[in-house]
Amino acid sequence: MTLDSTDLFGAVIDRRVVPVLVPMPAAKAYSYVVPDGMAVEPGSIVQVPLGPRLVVGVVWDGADDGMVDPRKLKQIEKVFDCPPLTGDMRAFLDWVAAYTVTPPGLVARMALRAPAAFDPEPMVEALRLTDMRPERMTSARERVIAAASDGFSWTRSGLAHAAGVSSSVVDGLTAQGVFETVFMPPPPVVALPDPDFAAPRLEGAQKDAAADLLAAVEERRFSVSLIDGITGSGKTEVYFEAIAATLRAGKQVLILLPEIALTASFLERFQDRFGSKPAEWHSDLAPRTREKVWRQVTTGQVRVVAGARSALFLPFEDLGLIIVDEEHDPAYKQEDRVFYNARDMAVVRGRISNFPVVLVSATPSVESRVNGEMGRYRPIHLPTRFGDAALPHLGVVDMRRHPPERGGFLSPVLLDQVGKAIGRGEQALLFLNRRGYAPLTLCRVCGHRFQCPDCSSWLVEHRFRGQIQCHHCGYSERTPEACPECGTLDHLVACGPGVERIAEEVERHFPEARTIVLSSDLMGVKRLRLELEAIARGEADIVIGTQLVAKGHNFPMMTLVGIVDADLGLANGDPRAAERTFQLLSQVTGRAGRTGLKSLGLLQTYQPQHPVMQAIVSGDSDAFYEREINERERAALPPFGRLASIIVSADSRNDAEGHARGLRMAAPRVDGIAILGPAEAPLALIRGRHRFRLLVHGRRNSDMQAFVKAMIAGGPKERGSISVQLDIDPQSFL
DNA sequence: AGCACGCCGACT
DNA sequence: GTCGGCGTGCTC
Repeated sequence: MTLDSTDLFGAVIDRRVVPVLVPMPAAKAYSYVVPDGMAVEPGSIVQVPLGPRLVVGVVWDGADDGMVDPRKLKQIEKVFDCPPLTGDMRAFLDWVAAYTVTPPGLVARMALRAPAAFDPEPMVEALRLTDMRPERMTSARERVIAAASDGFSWTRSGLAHAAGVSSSVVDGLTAQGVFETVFMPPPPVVALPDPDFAAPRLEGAQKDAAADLLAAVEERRFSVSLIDGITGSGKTEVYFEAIAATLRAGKQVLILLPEIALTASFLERFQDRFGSKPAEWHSDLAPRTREKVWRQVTTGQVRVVAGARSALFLPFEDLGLIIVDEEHDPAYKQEDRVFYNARDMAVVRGRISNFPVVLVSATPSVESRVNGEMGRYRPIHLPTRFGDAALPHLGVVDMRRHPPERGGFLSPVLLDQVGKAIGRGEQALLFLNRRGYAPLTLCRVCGHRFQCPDCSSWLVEHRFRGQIQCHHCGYSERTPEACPECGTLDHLVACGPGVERIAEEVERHFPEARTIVLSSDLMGVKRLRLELEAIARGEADIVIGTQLVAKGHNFPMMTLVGIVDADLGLANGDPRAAERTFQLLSQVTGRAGRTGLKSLGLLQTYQPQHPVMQAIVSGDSDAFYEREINERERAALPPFGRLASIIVSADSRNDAEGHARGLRMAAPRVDGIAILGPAEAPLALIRGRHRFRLLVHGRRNSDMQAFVKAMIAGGPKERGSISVQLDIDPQSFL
């Protein structure tokens, strides 16, 4: 808008005022004055003064509402030389903000997560051969000149490397005028992918699925396809064809992967098909690389990004396809600051920009499955494995009939199969989704249980490190020798298994075997990649791992997978517990049987009749899904209702339950409230108090939105120790 | 979200 | 007497 104002000489001048989203939890955009001679438009990325500092903001849509005292208005400091956020991108950010009940500035900030990328990358210094030649020629100098004779410009170190000399040789030649310094645009972070580099010949079901998918993708408008295919059925090859088609049409592609830091093998497969790697985007990127990728995505130099959920907020120049691989994976949910599920927001982004979205999973989420059945998503089935990849034979071990020996956790049945597998020179994987040695430690004399002083959950013993740790808030201390309650020495007893304890049991039974424990707390991402490669080369016999062994790495010699405790995670109150267990166990057992060798998966369970076990063992999941869908529909859970979670911070569980009852009274249209233990509260929210999570579900969007907004507005003050944070699970928004 | 201001405990 | 904990409040 234009404001009338008066200058020093009493003349009326125009001040142009625009809304600017600043990275702050304000309900709406702030107003800033555009200085004379500055050109801004909606989407422009700008630097503005905010309180005592300068921040990055985005000029937003609409006119300024003139509600702020004109004397308070400050000027935009500068406009970055960078493509403005497109109208689609702004509409997307607005939508996410409204849907997740998050201040728009915080959502916009996710699109600007690249410290210094907003100005163009500086040109790089390069050397180009001139007509001058050195007075004295040496063989090193000849090699340098020969290498540089291709007519192109070279970087100093690149040229030295290419000629096999040290850079001082190049410097000497430069000093004599043989090279002149020129500036060239910075090199791309990745080479351009070639859609025709190694197009595979697809057969049978894969060919049909690819044709089906291409029909949807080549319409070049919004649709959601759900590729549902068992492990090893060739889902990746199929969606690579959709990527190729999109690249040929000149559009950019985004591939979302859960935990991309662990998926080196995916990048290689992509390179084999397209001749170059996609640009990566995840939290472990080096800041310089991050800036380059951000910049080159906005300018369109990067054509394909493979990224974690945050990549969804990259401001692509011209995005034309999103693939969400392993769409059921809980890692797509962000549970701090802005609460969102990247899978669902990907669908929204496709709808807003009118391009196709492809969801992929061997074990689709119940939501996606229902959306497929209702015709909102287009189901594409890949029912069979191809090549020599036989399915593993899967079975349960009924732990009531085959109990482990005293103090152990592995049944004789499983131990026998481990012995046989390593006896044949093959590998065995034992999966237990529990880090550390034991989940609970107590004193045999007085019954004292080690509990976290900050958040009330049990402290987990980590024997390799000699520590007891809280897995929820990060608290840790050295494992004491004496009971802190009664002072008795050496009477602490570990209850229940963790991977470290399983490793101990394995080593007792197979002292000769090479055993390795893979657990996220024992190694960083880099170290883990190396270990995974070593295992794939056959440098271990028995691998004992937590959840991270489930993610996209293939071990050709792995012919036995043992699930140490298939029941773990079934009884924690989460309405998605069974679904999650089914998905996780399918993924882990899918690690076996990718070779031509006969392979076996065994699930140790006390509930062999449980629908999850039945679905896994039979390989027929339809009955399981049907049951879950009916249950969800009855309880008004997604996708039939809406699910929000509220973190209640209270001094005791009793208080939390009291608050829950209070909330229920306050929200008559909410269908159900479940209280989950401290383990269910997201890590980021725990700050030294007892925290519980309430899962609240209701049938109608508007009811839940109203409820959640009221909770935020009512906030901690009026409700004593309740603090509200939410996590809204999307349902249908199509 | 940052960052400043402001009011009570252990230290040079 | 100051340094520093984090509770409260503000940013166009």
